[in-house]
Amino acid sequence: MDYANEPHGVFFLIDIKSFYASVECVQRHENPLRTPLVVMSEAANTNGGLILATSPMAKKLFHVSNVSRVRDVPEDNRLIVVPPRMNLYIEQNLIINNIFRQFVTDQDLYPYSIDESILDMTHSWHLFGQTHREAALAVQHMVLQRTGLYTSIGIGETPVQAKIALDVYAKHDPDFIDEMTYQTVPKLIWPIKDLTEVWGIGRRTAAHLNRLGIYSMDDLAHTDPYWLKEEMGVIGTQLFAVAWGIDRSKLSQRIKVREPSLGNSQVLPRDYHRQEEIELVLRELANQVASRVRRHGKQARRVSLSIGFAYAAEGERGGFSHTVTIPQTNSNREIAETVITMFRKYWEREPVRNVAVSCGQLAADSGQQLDLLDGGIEQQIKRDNYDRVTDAIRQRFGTTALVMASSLLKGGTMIERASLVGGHNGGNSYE
DNA sequence: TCTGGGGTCCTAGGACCC
DNA sequence: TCTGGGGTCCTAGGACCC
Repeated sequence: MDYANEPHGVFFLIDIKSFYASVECVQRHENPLRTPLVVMSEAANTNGGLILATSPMAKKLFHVSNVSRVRDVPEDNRLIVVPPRMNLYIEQNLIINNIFRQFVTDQDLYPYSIDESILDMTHSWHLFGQTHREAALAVQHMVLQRTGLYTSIGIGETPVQAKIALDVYAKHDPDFIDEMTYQTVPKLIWPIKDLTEVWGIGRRTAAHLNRLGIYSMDDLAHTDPYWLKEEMGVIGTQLFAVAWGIDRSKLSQRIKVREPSLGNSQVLPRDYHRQEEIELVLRELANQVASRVRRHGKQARRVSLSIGFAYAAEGERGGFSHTVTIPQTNSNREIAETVITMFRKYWEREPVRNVAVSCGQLAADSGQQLDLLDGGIEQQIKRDNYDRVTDAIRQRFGTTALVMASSLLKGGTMIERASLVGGHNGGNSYE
């Protein structure tokens, strides 16, 4: 493989170790690496509790892993169990990214998730040390000094090398740093046997690769890429590139999303059978999504509904999803009615456990599209103002300040979920 | 994993047009 | 008409990520 024409940069992929759990440790003036703590969400539909984050010591002493259930958490008063405070984590994320701005310009900083960022250090690493590792230590040091949080850093000549260095190797390094180059790809990527450890390969894709006789990254790297493309489409080509540490995508282009969307979903606390109950939740979800669309200053042209059924027998349909295009809007009523119409069209009385509503084709809010046939202009303006006022009140005083009367009916989940951020407790004092 | 939630991307196949 | 074939657009569903 000739790497001469491939991009050669210096990328740092940085994640905060056990982010939520570590933040909670620091808040309690405890060291994140030495304190056994888990963050557990107790939303109504998590059947008693879902573990969102586990500190390294909790993993080591009590063998608790992320996304395990409350039944797997041992009764032991050395283990600290706390509810999530999502708003606090978002705040910390902003602080940490501001620290990263001491090391790269804005254009070279790519926040990737709530606890991971990519830094293109190609042009700046030499300002912070003689080696890449020294520069990484400098970043870690500053984050630790200012926030009390520990970071892991994967370094690579491409983002995908940095990502694999982080995911597979950094946690085993005494400094939580690992570096990969094109040269060390055969030593670091090819021995990987559990394909799901590799970014982009999940359970299903790993099984697919196994069916093709590929059981390691070594196998993958030495497969005919054209055959792989025939078997798996462009994913096959991409995976072959990953096996060689190649990543030609420009991060600056990657952040341009082709089709941004806004949506909310939830697993219901039990199976819902009655149409009124299901539709009540759908209206709440639709209003929640519409509100977010307005807050973004957008209007939606497409509305999608996904319904997941209670577990069905093998071979039966597990749910459905449909999308419609409508005249652009961000009104609660129009989006909710669209959702309900779709639901009635496709639902055949199956028990429902999973519901999702999302809005796509978001365009700038150009003001109202008045429809003379729809109840008169005055009434529409009134409705629009009502939506805006309720948004403003909710933003200032919390979502529970105003709740549709229907949410008080059996089946409504909005009140319970009102204080959640990302489905978890936001931790605001007024809620 | 008998159910967390919010996202993006890819693809097969149908609809439609010429 | 018991009618060809290619191109484009759209959508449902699947897969993955954190």
